[in-house]
Amino acid sequence: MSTKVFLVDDHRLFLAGVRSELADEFSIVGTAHDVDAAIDGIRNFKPDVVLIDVHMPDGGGVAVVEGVAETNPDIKFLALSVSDSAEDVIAMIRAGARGYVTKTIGPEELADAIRRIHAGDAVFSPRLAGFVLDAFAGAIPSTEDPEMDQLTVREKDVLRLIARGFAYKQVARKLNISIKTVETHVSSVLRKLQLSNRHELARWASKRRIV
Amino acid sequence: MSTKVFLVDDHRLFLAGVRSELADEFSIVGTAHDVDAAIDGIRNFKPDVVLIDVHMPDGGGVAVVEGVAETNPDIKFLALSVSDSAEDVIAMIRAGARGYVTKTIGPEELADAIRRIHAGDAVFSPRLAGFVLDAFAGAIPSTEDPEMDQLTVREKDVLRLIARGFAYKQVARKLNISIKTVETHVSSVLRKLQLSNRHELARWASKRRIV
DNA sequence: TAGGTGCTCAGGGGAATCCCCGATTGAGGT
DNA sequence: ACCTCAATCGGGGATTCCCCTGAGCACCTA
Repeated sequence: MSTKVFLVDDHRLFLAGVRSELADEFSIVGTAHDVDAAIDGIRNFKPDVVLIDVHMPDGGGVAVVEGVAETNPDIKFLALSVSDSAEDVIAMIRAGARGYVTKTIGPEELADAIRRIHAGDAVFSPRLAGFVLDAFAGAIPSTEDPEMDQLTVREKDVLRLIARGFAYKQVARKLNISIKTVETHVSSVLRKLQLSNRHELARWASKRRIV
Repeated sequence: MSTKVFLVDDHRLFLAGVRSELADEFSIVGTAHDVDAAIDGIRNFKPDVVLIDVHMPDGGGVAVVEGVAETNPDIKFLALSVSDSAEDVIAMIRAGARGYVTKTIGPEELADAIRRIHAGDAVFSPRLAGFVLDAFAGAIPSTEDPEMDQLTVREKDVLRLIARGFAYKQVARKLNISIKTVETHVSSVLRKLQLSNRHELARWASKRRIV
């Protein structure tokens, strides 16, 4: 029995193109071009793999994945998008997608990606894998905080080390300055961020993943 | 100029084998067979890619990656292991590795993996990618920390509040106990977890998402 | 030239933290 | 009955943290 695939895309022409390309190898059990129809269709036909567009009205691919994943956790999602931005990729992975490829992909590669997704692997366009790992390792400072702009370079240096749990003495040695200077910087940071002690500061930093 | 590669493995024969296989295409700038030598060597030779064994005495690959990543964030790590367990994979990725392949890999595939790592991609043995995504999506409640098991119920209560940045006085009031009792609990926690102060404790907790 | 800002450092004081010593109570196991 | 351990509390001391005032130096701008 061939792999059952469900297609979701709000561009009907693109939908038709993908369908004709994949129809030989896979069993296309259904298609949808909006979020609600996609959720209903997927729940009805219980495909093995869902090929889903990221950008759609009413929530996009994320809404579909989240809507279906709870009731049918065994269905695999492969995101298909024109965007290769880190935000989109990470949002889809967080929602539960097992792969993410851009629409520049060729038909054979797409077929191969679907096969691998169905087999349990994860598939990414080469450049995208890095985003996922960076986010996972917490390497992405995510959104730039306007809060941080009011801090000077040196204050941010101190902030980072304080957030890592170093004592003033250790911070001083690492930055080659005196403890008193560290105290001055910490006081400035606390005042600017309206915090009252280094514990709140550490918590503030960990929330923003400044580590 | 060919890609500079540094090899780390405590099995010297395996090290020699990899070296001879890769020497044609890559510039092997150094090797090491224990954690300390690896950190020193990598800092000295500043390779583009480090091929690192996961299982070694004194902390294993994780210790090496963490030891180097702070000072040399541009160095890429490719983990190479006999193990394909989710714990090992996730630990390495968390530490900062950009790829993870098992030692069953062939020489050509290994060379290709190194090329891709150097280019900025992420490389995984097919089956392993799923682990990373599951962990990222939060599907895995992570591994229950054996570290936490040695703590009593009350100690965990205190730990949580300390991690949130509360002062001893505030913790005492919240738990309806005296400051001295809080001190006792904190001291026990610090001793059991081998930490030296509440700042490190907060950092320890935030890494494990105990918030 | 004058003013503003960032970075550096110091003294002093009060609060908080951390560790050492000790203690009592109660629950659970041998 | 005895022992262990979790949980509770205390004294005292060394250290760290946080704030306050004050100050010198470098740089940039008006």
